[in-house]
Amino acid sequence: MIGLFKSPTVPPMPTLEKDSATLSAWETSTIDVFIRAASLIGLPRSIGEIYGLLFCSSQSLTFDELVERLQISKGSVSQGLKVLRQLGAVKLHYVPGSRRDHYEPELSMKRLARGFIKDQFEPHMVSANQRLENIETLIAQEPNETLRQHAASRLNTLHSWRQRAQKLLPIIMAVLGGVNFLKKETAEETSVI
Amino acid sequence: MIGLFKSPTVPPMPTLEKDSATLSAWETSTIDVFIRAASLIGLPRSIGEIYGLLFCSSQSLTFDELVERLQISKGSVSQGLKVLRQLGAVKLHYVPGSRRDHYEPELSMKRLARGFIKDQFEPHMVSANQRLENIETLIAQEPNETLRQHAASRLNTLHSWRQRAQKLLPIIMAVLGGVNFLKKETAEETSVI
DNA sequence: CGGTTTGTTCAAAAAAACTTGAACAAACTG
DNA sequence: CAGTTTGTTCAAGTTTTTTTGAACAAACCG
Repeated sequence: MIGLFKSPTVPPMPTLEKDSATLSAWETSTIDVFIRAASLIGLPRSIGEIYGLLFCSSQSLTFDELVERLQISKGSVSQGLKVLRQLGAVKLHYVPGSRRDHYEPELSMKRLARGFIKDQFEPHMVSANQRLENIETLIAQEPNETLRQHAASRLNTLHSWRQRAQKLLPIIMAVLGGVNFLKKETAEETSVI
Repeated sequence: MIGLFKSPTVPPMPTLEKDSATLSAWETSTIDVFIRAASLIGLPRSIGEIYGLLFCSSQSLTFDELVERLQISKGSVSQGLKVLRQLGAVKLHYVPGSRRDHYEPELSMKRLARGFIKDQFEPHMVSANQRLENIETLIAQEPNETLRQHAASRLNTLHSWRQRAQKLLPIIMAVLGGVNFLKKETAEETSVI
């Protein structure tokens, strides 16, 4: 939770210096939107900036261009792109004449969401399951009948919560994919929206 | 994103000291689950601990009991309870003989989710809308026809994303409420699951 | 009232997360 | 090859978030 105990964070705009290719007004504001979105889902500012600039750009951008236009370190760009690749939020775009990597943003909300869920939620779901099983064995060892019953009841609640969270994921994917979610899926896998 | 650039965080168990009423094994493990869940949704560890202990307990607990059993500072408990109240994740439970506040956990997943969404997501949704409108005016000022068109197209994508995210919320609530989501709602508002 | 109990606030300390930049590796190039 | 270009890694520095605890406020109590 960002700024839970402080005044509203999301700090000043990317310091648009006068040198190098600077960002236009709409780009700056759009990147700001992505900085906030990133922080909302727990990703660092730099990742929001990188994805944001790619999102604004009409061409794919190289590593250097990201460093220069955003004025952030190579280290941050390298790390940021690594995470974005892992999430499937950016794609490498091969450019014949060039030895550099060219990046472009994934623009399908469904695929963005799928990447995020796969990478950030599903692992937790799996390990949560193991943890609940472990709790079950601990509860079994409780000698006091009444306490054990209460604990078992709570564990049931946890199981039910996990189960629902699980059920939610495919539904979310369906809605984000623009599927009516009762009707048959249309040819939308390639759609950009 | 917790520990995105570091080794897996979620630090050692609440230091269960030998003094005061200590936590049982299943309580410790259950609290650990909540610590992780909290961190997953961006809440500090202490909040996970507090809610977790309340969740485990069969009676409502007082401020002092939380401080003592969790071995964390009064400040943390005070702040944590404040946030949990705001989220609707804990309720005050009036106890006749006692001057102290007694807390019990909200156990309905639906209400927990509703509180979280209302408090953490909806404000962002609203401000995002304003930001997009602002971007629209910035784009209108772009003199170059081609650039303006491209920018407008991106803005459209953003609008469509926001719209879908919006649509998602009621669906999530429906699923979490245990509603079939096509059939009529049953008397589940008071259910604990 | 003066003392006690109960809980909040907030500045400072501690911990965690993020960024930087210099050293490094890998792959090309002439 | 020796030199360049391109990008990664990681320890150290910076910033942000979280926790602590002492001072404070409010309500009660005798």
